[in-house]
This record gives sequence, structure tokens and C-alpha cells, in this order.
Amino acid sequence: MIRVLLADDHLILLQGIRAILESDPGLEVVGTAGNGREVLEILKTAPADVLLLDLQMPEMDGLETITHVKKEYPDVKILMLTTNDEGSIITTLFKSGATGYLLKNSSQEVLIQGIKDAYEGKKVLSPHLTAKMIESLSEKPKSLPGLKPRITQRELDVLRLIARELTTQQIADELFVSTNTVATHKRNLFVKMDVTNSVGMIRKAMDWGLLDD
Amino acid sequence: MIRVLLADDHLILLQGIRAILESDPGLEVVGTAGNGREVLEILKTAPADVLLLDLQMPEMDGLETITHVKKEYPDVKILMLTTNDEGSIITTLFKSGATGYLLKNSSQEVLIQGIKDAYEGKKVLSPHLTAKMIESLSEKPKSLPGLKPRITQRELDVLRLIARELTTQQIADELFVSTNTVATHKRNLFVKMDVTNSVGMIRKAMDWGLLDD
DNA sequence: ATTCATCTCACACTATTGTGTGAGAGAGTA
DNA sequence: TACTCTCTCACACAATAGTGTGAGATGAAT
Repeated sequence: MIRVLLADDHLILLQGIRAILESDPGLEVVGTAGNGREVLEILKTAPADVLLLDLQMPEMDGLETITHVKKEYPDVKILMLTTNDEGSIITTLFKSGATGYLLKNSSQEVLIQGIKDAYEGKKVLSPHLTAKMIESLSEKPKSLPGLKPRITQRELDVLRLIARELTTQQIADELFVSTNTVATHKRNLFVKMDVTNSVGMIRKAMDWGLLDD
Repeated sequence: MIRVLLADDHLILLQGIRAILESDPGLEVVGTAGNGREVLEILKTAPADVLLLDLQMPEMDGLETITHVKKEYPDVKILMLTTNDEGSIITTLFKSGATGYLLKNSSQEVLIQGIKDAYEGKKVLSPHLTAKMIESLSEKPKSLPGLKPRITQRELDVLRLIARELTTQQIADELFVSTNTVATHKRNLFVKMDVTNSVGMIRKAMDWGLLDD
């Protein structure tokens, strides 16, 4: 028996989905919520295995809700439910801990199967949305018009320490060089990466995957 | 006739794949390269539709090659080819402009079909890798141990302008408030987000998806 | 009606960053 | 050998960032 919690701010849709889910003997709807805050309230007394969550809700939206739920109930599987196919948000949702992503107009079968898959720990994402997601990733290069320059090892060292919020002095201590040297490396990085300060540098570094370690 | 360019630093594999591809009448191998630099050389004289690219190569690796090729030949479809299933790099590859991602031990059919799909502009990713990719996205939350605090609208305004490398003075001008006000917002953001400077703030903001607009 | 959150601003400092310029040492390469 | 790249450091200065403290105005919520 998989315990399911529904969250959506549209009552009609809430009831419709509930009806669909209850038609399956393996599923039990333990509650319904109209926003994220209610979800957290309900979870206190009614543990659920799978949370069907609308993306757009008042008070506390889907994204914020995911973070809270995952923090307090890490084992709950979260399936996002949405009408639109806004690809750009999908990656963010997964990063935050979502287990899957379904369209609201999914068929009854897809919906039920999705919940069961999620319950078993599988990632749920319709093929159509997979393509969307990849596109949203590859669309980004708007922010990388410039070619990634050659960054030397030492510059990379400095870059990563900057990313860790160290000051120039601290970086110098860490690398056993003078602050002047560190300053020079930063200066060179600014020119190479075509930015004006550390903030811009770290942004590009993240976009370029320089900090993924 | 789809023109294919192969790039891999292993000669044996290069020849093996070549043999497979040439068995299909719809494909033509226009060249083979041992590293990224060679790829760029070959493309100058032998235009290709699809580039089959190994991830690990000497001289100029796959990722760097993608960027260069996409810059000079935006229409070339790039299919990554790799043995390992290192999920974390997949997203970076797509961001850089890769069209798809195939395992080297893919069957002959998958390989050929993948090339044809890519040629038609479809995104190619084996279902197995889709799951990998999603996992790599959701694994990240290592970096978000803290709960995302409530950021006010005004703070978000300031945050985003900081991300655009504006100085406090410029932000103040942009928002028609005094620099003191901007400084206060920053101060409050630092405390809320538990960071010590703008660099750390922008990093978290990116992780939290605060800048995806 | 009072509390609370948000946004606003001031003033006075200190700390850090970023810039301009010049230069030497060592490794590797043409 | 001459050249290029990388890493190193100095010195001086201007520009920004960041901190500590206090406070008024507004609007929404209880």
C-alpha cells in the first residue's frame, strides 16, 4: 500500500486525481493540500511515501516545498505535477531533490505507474520531457558566447579558493606565495575570462564547470 | 548521405566504429581524428554533419573540442562517445552544445540510429544514461545543507545586479536608492545566506536557482 | 492596536579588492 | 639560442566592499 499525499491549489484537479488514484487498490491517498505549508502540516501526522506536488502554488510554491520536505522527510519521494512544459525549471527541481516530473494531462496509467516507479526509487520523467530538459541545458550557452580560455593549474587553484570565500591574504597563505602573486593570478584571470570582478569570475567558472570537484 | 567525422585516441576503436558505420549505405565517414586539434583541422577541408567524439583525448579533450567546434561550425551535431558512465559530466556536455551521449559498447544498431537521430536534430541519450544524469543532478544537494532562507523581492533585485558585476554604487543608481540601502540589503543577504562575501552569495544563489532568468 | 517584516537611509571606519607597471626565474619549445 | 608560457614578487594607489550601530516609514497581519 503506497501512501500518497496530493498538493495542488486547484480543488477540481485535486479531486480528479484523487479519484483516479483511489481506483487503484495499491494506492492510498492520505491527504490533500492546497499549498506547501499545508503539506508540511499534514506530513506531521500522516506519513506519506509519495508526494504529488504542483509546481505553482500560493503561499509556498513547489520548489520551496521540495526543499523543506526533503529536509524533514528525506525518504518521501516527490513527483512534480505540472501543466506547462517549462523545461528550464526541471533541472532545478531535480537538484532540489525531486524524484520525477509528470504532466498533469498524463493518462491515468502513466500517473499510477509513475507513482509506483517513484516509490521504488526510480527516476520518473516522460521521454518528451527528457528532450525538453536537455534542450534547456543546451540553450543556456547564451551565457557562454566567449570561448573558454586556457586556465593554468595555478590559476585554477586560486580560482577555487576564491570560490570558497577566502580573501587574497588567506589564499596566499594557503598556497605559500605572496599576496602579490595571488593578485596577479586574479588579474590575469579577469582578463582571460573577460570579467571585472570575482563575482563574475565565479559565475563563469560555474557555468564552465570549473568548480565541479 | 550523412557525413560523419570520428574522433578517438584509440586506433582500434576508431577502425571498429568506422567499419560499423560504413556498413550502412546512408553514412559516410569523412575522416578520423586522434584529438580535438585534428578534428578542427579536418573540418576545415572536410565538412561533416555529425561528429562522433570521444570524451577523453590528449591535446584537446572532448569538452574543449565541443566548444571550439560549436563556435566555428554551429550546425555540426556532436555525439559524445564514452565508455564510462560518469553522470556528472553529462550535464556539462549538454550545456556546451553536445547533441547526444552514447556508450562505446552500444550495439551497432543503437550507434547508427543515434547518428541518424542526431542528424535530424533529435537529442540522443540512452534511457540508462537519463537516469544517471538525473541522479547526478539530485546528488548535488551536498552543497545545500542549509535550508534556503526567505529572500525578499528587493534583496533579490540587489542579488541579481551583483551577479551582473555591478558595483554597489551602480546598483544604487539602478534601483534609485542610496548606496547605504544597497549595502544594508547585501549585509542582510550575507547573514541570511550564511556567507561572508558576494562571491559566496552568488555561488549559493546559482545553486538555489535564484538567477535562472 | 501592536507586532512584524520590509525597505529605507546615515555615518564612520576598516578591510579587501582591483589596477598599473615592471621584472626575474625556470621549463619547454621552435 | 631565442622565444613563449607560467609562476613568482614588488610597490603604490584608487576604488569598492564590508561592518557596526541606530533609526524612521509603511503596510500587512494578529
